[in-house]
Amino acid sequence: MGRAPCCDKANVKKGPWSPEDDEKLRDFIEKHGTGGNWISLPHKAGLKRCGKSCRLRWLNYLRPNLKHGEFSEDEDRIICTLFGSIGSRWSIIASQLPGRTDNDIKNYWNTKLKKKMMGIMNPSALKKPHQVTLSSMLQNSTPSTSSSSSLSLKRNHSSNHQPHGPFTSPDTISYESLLSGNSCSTFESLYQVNCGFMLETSCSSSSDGSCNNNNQMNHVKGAEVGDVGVGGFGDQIGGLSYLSSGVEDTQKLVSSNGGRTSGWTGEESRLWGESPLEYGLEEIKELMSTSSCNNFMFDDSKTGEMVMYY
DNA sequence: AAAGTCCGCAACCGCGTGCCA
DNA sequence: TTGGCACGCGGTTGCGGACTT
Repeated sequence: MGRAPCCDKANVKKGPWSPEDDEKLRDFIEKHGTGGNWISLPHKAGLKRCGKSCRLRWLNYLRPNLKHGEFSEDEDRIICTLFGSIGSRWSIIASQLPGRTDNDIKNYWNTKLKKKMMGIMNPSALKKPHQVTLSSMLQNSTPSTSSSSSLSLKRNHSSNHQPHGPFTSPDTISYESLLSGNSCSTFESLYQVNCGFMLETSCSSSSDGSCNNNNQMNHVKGAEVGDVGVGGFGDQIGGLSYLSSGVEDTQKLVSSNGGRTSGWTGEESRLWGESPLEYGLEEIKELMSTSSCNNFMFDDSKTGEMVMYY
């Protein structure tokens, strides 16, 4: 037994929206709002459309301040980073990209970004789950080039969360980072604390368009195992106050300080904007714990090896 | 120039969840 | 407490334009 239809399918128009339909919907919402009820809206607005269709059309196309056109490199990077940590939670990713809708980002990922990422990664590495031990990464490391990225691992001996696995010397390896492209600008990406280490990714552009990545596992004061930070303190991700929900949604304001347990510095407040993330630390931690596509470091208690999953 | 194929995007579908009576 | 309803989300589909042969 299926679910009851949300509208009378026989009497609703389907398919592409005409300019007249758009005009009716826009006019109605500008004058009356959604009234908190999308199901009854089309009738009130004189539209022969399903309420869900109206909602989608408004959110994805008609509402003000939507961005159309090319995604910037910074947007690419944010999408890749968040996708790598929380997976296809498009609405969450969209909440970090002003003017972009979840549908936009989903389409963009499926049509372009995914291919771009596949081109960066070794195709054989796409099998899931895929693990790379630090030892193998060290063994397979190649000399740095202008476009390769590096992962450096720094022990923090004061941490209570020491990794079990041995790091061979030197503690710096080269690899084609999931997060690296041949184009990026200054960026600090999502990081996660494991075993007293925090993986921080940053990259900076060279004049020739190459990307220099600096991935560092640093212990962060006050951070605990599993703590997660989104974004960073680079100005590309400053002002994370954008909320992508419908115009009349109750827009959540929850506190987040980038995964740290300490307070904001003045600089961070400036860069992140006064309005906090839509999703709080605990929510993102929960999301990551349930995500099937984390790409972060864990210590394997069986082998005592630090393992990167992606 | 025509036919076939590919690709991107808008829209649809159905499920999960939260709210309310 | 429970059942119904509406919303939001993510996966999927289908159309139309671009590209290739």
